Amino acid sequence: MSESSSVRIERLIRLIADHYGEIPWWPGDTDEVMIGAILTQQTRWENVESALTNLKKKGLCSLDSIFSADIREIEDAIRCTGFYRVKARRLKSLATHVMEMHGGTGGMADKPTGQLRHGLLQVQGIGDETADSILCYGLLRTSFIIDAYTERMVHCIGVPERRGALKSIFEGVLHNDNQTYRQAHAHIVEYGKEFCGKKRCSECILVSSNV
DNA sequence: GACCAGGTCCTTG
DNA sequence: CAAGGACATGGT
Repeated sequence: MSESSSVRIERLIRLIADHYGEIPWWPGDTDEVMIGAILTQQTRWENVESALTNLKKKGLCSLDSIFSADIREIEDAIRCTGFYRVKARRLKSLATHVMEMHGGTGGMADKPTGQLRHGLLQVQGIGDETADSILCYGLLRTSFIIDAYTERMVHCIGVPERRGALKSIFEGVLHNDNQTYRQAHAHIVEYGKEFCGKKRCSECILVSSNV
């Protein structure tokens, strides 16, 4: 990675942090965040919220209840998030992984972040972004999340690196602290929703501020 | 009706 | 490795 990429990303982070200030992002207990991390794949958050409400009504908003639930029940509750059959399967796989490898969510608390991440990536349907979302927002670890908005945004200011390299750059630039990571990702998504659609990238404070 | 949303997996070139 | 399709509902 070139040094100018780091420097420019550092400026980008500061700019949107100043722009948005402190914002709440992804509340919920560990199980709810883990479930939400799968449900939000390629899906608007509002739809995820209604699915989480549906799951709660059925008593299915925990990994151990999902572990033993009928998959049809899960599908019914999460249909509004789209891809509901694959996602129900993914939730089952995650629940099985957590139960069998850690004996439940609580068993993850004392294990190192790298080990947890490696384990999560073995689960069918959990890739880098979902794993990091679970680690950062569910388990309060310092593992930075790179999503589509992050990639578009940095490309927009002329930083060419792909997701894998970007994770290293962001983690090198940010203060290594869970709260910092949570806020930085929150800012990026907020900014991305506002300015970085697939087609448009105008009215962009990044460009106009010469980042 | 077309297009897209806080991805991931599988198959091809 | 990069690129393209599948997975699916709901909102603009």
